[in-house]
Amino acid sequence: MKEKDSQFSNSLIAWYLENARILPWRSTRDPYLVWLSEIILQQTRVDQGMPYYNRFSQAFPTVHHLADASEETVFKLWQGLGYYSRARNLHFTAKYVSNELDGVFPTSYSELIKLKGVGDYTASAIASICSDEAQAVVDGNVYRVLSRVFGLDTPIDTTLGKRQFRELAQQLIDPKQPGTYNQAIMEFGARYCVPRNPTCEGCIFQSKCVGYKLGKVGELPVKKGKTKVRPVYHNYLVVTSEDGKTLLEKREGRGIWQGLYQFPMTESDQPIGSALPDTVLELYQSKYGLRSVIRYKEEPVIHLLSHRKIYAHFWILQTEELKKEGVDYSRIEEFAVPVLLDNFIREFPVFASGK
DNA sequence: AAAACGGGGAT
DNA sequence: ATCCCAGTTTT
Repeated sequence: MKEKDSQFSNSLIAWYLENARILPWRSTRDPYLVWLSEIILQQTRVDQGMPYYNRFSQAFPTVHHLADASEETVFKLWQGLGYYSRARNLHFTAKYVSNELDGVFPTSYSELIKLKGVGDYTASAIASICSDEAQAVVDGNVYRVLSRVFGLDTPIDTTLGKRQFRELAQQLIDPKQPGTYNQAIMEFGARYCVPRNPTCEGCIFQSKCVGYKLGKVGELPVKKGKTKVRPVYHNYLVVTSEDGKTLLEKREGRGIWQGLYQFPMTESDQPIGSALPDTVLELYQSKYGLRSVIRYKEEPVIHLLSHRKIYAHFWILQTEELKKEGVDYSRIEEFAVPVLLDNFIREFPVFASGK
């Protein structure tokens, strides 16, 4: 297998031409739209990303439309998709291409890799699809297919593993149709060579697949690390007022949900107990005139992230008036918020009836 | 090299 | 409960 294995790519492409889904970003070679789809699909399933792609491509048909939008608008459209740094980098890069590159979106790997939010995978995908550049993509699907078919068991979350898989993929790519090859291997991984219980009976690679031959399909690809989930306790101060307003603040600094809005809150690795600290109560009393404080529910809302287990309590602080500092109940939905808060906002009667 | 970064679907 | 997803950036 040192020279070339065009049989692998030929089989893959033949399978793809018969089994490819019709997806909106597959009917264009506009690098802007392909880039948009690739950013949305990073660590995101096609079914989950599809509605977002449709919304974004309709709201921003060109890179100029996206560049001219406010960051608030971009974040609001991105709400619910997660990994919000993607939205910030998306907007940054749109402005860069619009202003510095005269709106001409790059299509070469070497230019694409310089863009914020574009790494090896995304640069390879766009370059291969939009300008037939033979750069092999390596995503989760590619790791799975190659590790099984070729029996490559180097852990994929190591520097060595990444290099070996990238080299193997690069040696397998069809230089005549790199975009089709790249999409074919990803589609095959997503639809056929799935993570758990793949139907190896009838697979086009069954006779060749080393993983199948060794009965190790279920153990491939090999991963080394395991992300540990840390508990964290959130206490949100949901201020209501007699003039129908609440308080929202923007999450600054680095960390989860950077750039999104939230109710004022405390965050700790320990629960705070059954009452808010006196200092907090005194602050709101002196600033807004505190009428009453109640905890919304006894049991915390548990919100799971890939690396956090959030225990959230909501405290309702009734005040006299918030005036200009406050946000009208009816306008809360204009702000991009984490799903945890969106769920609360939609079920909290005071806000729900405000619409 | 390892950790941070979301949310949802599948088993 | 566990794993994983058309990964990238920061530490």
